[in-house]
Amino acid sequence: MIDPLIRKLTSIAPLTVDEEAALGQIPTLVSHIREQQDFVREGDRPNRSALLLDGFVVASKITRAGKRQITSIYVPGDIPDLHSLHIDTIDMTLTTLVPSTVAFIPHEALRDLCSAHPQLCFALWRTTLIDASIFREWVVNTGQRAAVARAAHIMCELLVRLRAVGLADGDVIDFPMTQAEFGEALGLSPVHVNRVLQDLRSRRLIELKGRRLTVIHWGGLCGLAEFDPTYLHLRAESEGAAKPSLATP
Amino acid sequence: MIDPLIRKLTSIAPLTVDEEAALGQIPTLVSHIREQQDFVREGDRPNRSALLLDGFVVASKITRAGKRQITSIYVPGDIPDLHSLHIDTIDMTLTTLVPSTVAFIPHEALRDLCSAHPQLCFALWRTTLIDASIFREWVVNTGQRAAVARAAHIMCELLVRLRAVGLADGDVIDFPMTQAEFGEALGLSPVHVNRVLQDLRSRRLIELKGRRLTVIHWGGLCGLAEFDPTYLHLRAESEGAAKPSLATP
DNA sequence: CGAAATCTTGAGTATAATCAAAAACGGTGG
DNA sequence: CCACCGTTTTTGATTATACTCAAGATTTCG
Repeated sequence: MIDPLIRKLTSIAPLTVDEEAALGQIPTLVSHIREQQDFVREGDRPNRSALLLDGFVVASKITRAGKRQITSIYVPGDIPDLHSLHIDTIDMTLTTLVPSTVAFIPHEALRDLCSAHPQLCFALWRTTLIDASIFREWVVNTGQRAAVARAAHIMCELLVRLRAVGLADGDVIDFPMTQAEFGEALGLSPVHVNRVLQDLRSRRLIELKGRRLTVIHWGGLCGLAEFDPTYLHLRAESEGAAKPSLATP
Repeated sequence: MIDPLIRKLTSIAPLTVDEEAALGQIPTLVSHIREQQDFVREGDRPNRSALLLDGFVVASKITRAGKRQITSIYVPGDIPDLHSLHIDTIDMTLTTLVPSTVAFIPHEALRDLCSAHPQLCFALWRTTLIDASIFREWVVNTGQRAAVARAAHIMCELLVRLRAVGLADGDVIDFPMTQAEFGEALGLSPVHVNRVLQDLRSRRLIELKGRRLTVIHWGGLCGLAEFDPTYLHLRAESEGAAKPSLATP
C-alpha cells in the first residue's frame, strides 16, 4: 500500500525491518483523484496528509493578477502536505496534473509513528528538509538562470527524482505538464516555453512528444542547466542510479 | 543567551516553563563574526547549527556564471542551518551582512533536546517548515511579480519578521543590504534595483536611507506587493503586532 | 468526424539587463 | 575640519530577453 513511501524514504536513508513494518501498519484512506483536481486548498486545516501513490501533483499559489505559480512538482512517494502536520493553515493549493492515487494518512497516525520510532520521525523531518532544499534551488533557478537553462534544470531534476523511486524508463520519463503548465512552474509565458522547447530540441538535448520526455544527451542537458543533484540529497546509490556523471558538455 | 530563540519559538507557538528551562540548558559556543564573512559553506558537513543572536545573515548559492542568488535572509532568533541536523551536506553558503553574533549549538545537544522534549522537537521541525514556506513564497515572488512588487514584498516580509522578534522600531527597521545585495535577493540587476527603489520612494510608500528602512504607507506597500503574511505562520498575537491590517491601497 | 485543447508561428512591445560614467556618501587620516 | 579614498548610489543610452496579442496548425479525445 505505502510501498512508494518506503521506496522514497529508502532512497534518502536506510530503514530497519522494524521501521518498515511500522510504516506498513499505518492506516490510510486510498483515494483516486481525477486530473486537474484541487484536493487541498489554501486556507484548509486538514487533520491528515496526502501520500502520493501514483500520478503527479503540483503545489501552486495564485497571484492577485490571476497568474498561477507552480512552486513544486510531486512524484509518487512524496507527501506534498506533510508540513500540515505541524503548521495548521495550508498556504498553497495541491492539484493533480493527471489522474492520481493518493493515500490519506491521519496526522494522529503520524504522531504515533514519531513517538514510537524517533528515527522514522527524523526521516520524515528529513523529507520536509529536502523539499525546502528543492525550493531553494527553484529560487536560484527562477532568479538567476535564463529561460532555456531554467527549463532544462527542471527536466534534470524530474528525471533524477523519478529515477530515485524507480519511475524512469532509462532516459525516458512521463512529463505530465502541458507547455502552459510548465510555464507556470518556470515563471515563463506559454509562448516563450514553446520557443525554449524548440531550442532544446534543436540542440538535440531532448525529445518531448505528448507527455513523454526523452533525454538524448544527459551531459549536455546538465551542463546547460548547471544541474548538480546534491540539493536532492539522495543516497549515493540512488543518485548513482541517476546517471553516470554530470560531465559538462 | 538563547533569548532570541525563545522569542522566536514563542512567536510561533507557546512554550511551557519546562521547555524554556530546557532551552536555557543548551550548551553553546558564542562567536562574533565580522561582516561579509562566509561562516558556513557549500559542501560543509557540520556537527553544529548556528543560532543567530544579533545581526543579519543571508543564505546564497553561486551559479557557474558567477552570479549569486540570495535565497533567504535570516534575522536574530533564526537557525539558518538547522537542516544540517538531518541533512549531512550543506548545499548553500551562509554569509553575514553586518557584524553578527552567532551561538553554535552542537547537533548532539539538539538531538538530546528532541528526545527529552517531543514538543520542542516539533517546534524546531516547525521552524524548518516555516522556512520552507518562505522559500515557496520567494518562488512566487521571483516567478510572477514585477520588479517593484517583488522588492516591496521582501520589505513587507522583513518588517513583519523583525517585528515578531521585537526588532522593529515602529515602522522603522534595519535594512542591512546594499542595493547590489538586494538585487541578488530579488534576481534583479543593481541598476534596476535602484530604479525600483526610486519608484517606491516616489509613490511615498517607503523611505530608505543608509541602512534604515521606514515604511511610510504600510497598506499601500502591502497592496502593491500583494503581501499576505499567512505564509509566515506567526501566532495571531505576533502577527497582530505586525500591523493593523493589509488593506488594499 | 468534429470540437476543444494544445502547440506553433509571427509581429510588435515592455521590462529589465548591460555598459559606462558621474555624483554622493562614509569613513580615515592629516 | 577637511581632503582623500573606496564604495555605493544615481543617471543616461543601448540592447536583449521575454511578454502580449493574434491567428493558424496540429493533436487529442469523445
